[in-house]
Amino acid sequence: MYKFKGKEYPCCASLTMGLIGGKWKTVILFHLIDKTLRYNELRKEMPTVTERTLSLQLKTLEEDGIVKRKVYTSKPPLRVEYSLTDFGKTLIPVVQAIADWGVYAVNKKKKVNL
Amino acid sequence: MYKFKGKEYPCCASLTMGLIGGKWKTVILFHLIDKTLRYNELRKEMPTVTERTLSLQLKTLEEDGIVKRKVYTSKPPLRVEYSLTDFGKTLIPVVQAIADWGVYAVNKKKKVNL
DNA sequence: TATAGTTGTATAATTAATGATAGTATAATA
DNA sequence: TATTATACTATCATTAATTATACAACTATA
Repeated sequence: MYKFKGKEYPCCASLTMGLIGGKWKTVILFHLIDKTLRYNELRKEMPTVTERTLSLQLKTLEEDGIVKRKVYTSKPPLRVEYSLTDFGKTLIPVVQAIADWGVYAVNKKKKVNL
Repeated sequence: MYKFKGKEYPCCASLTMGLIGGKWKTVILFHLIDKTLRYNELRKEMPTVTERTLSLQLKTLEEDGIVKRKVYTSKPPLRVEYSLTDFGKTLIPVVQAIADWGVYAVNKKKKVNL
């Protein structure tokens, strides 16, 4: 049994998935691999996610210590930047492997079909 | 936009997660990395999953061409073995990275707390 | 003055994922 | 003869994840 931040997981793999699983988290992390992005910049990279979902996922990633949120102005319009924490950066090989395989799978299918 | 098996994904990372996401799929794949397992053997490795969920996940993995199911007897009690397909084996680096990071995260936390 | 831009939250609804429990068919075993 | 084992499926219930839509607060721009 694996424990992390109060939650229990039956397998080392499910622990990781508990933190980066779901429809959007790996997409967020993928876009943050090599750069800092503002909230609206992330939205432009991910046009099909709703604002609420993006907000919730960012908040969860922040709570888990994977993403850091930096606010630059105290009054609206706010300027908020999101980036990976040092701990979040340890996930880069995982996210990269996930992203690379997605590209591989698409290309493989094309090859077979054409 | 990435397409795979009729489904669309906004990002290469979400394509992969569409196939191996969820609470149990990576756990199944992790146990199948280096061996073939029967249905009940998988259940013993994953005591907290229900039979229905395990069945559904295996069926989905089979439909996606990641896992193969081999039946050895025609009448009950059946003997069914699950293993990775060649395509499924291309996921091993991904699953291994996911599993490794889970171990790393647990150890890191221990180190910091003690 | 009216509008657009920024980073969200609130509320409600819907969809997806997972779980609980019981049941099936047949053979081998006790 | 009753029980155990295998690999599930069926039905129903519950929980988790995601979406839709509207709204807020303030500034800068038109």
